[in-house]
Amino acid sequence: MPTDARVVPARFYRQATLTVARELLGKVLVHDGVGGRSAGIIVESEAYVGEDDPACHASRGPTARNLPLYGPPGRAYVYLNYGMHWLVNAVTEREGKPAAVLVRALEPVAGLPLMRERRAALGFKGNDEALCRGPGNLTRALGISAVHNEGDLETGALRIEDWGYRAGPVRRGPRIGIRAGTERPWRFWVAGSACVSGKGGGSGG
DNA sequence: CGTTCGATGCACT
DNA sequence: GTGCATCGAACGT
Repeated sequence: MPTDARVVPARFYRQATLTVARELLGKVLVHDGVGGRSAGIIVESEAYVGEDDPACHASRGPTARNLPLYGPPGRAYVYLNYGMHWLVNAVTEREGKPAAVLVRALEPVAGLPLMRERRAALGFKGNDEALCRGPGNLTRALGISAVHNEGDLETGALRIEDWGYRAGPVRRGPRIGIRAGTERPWRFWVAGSACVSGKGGGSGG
């Protein structure tokens, strides 16, 4: 980790969710777990904003699952999707307003052997660029699960830090994998990054 | 290349 | 009982 690394302060998450989604590109998602540190540069994100957003988990009001979305910004919202994939979000804006940024892909920068080990345990045989490509894959690689739900992203074992990386040109388009709300261009990714999932990855510049 | 489809578990109706 | 902010293997071009 570079000497100028610093944790992203809680006030960062109190901005408009689209701003946070855009500005998270280039920041580093870090997990200090039992096996050691694993971390990756955020290269893809999506915004989910309020009960008016049909794709947001809070679109039908507060429930037991989505309650973290209504909590203070700067915490993690982690949940299980399709029965087998943990997805990690950063809660944004303000307490009482359900909004968050889904982290969809990382460029691995620390703990690569640990990531390879975690992915290989489930049969993964791809290259390092694919270790954290996709929201379910990156949580697997970093060892993120329910224990990190509602964790403080500034002080917890799971944090978001600024290691001084600058994201390259950023592209924007419709969100992936949702049924409703596909018309909103609330997905952001680093143009040309080989670690980005779906359309936009690789040559998708 | 492209598309289809099963795995898998929990929240919600 | 249904549907899901996924993934990757198994097909058909």
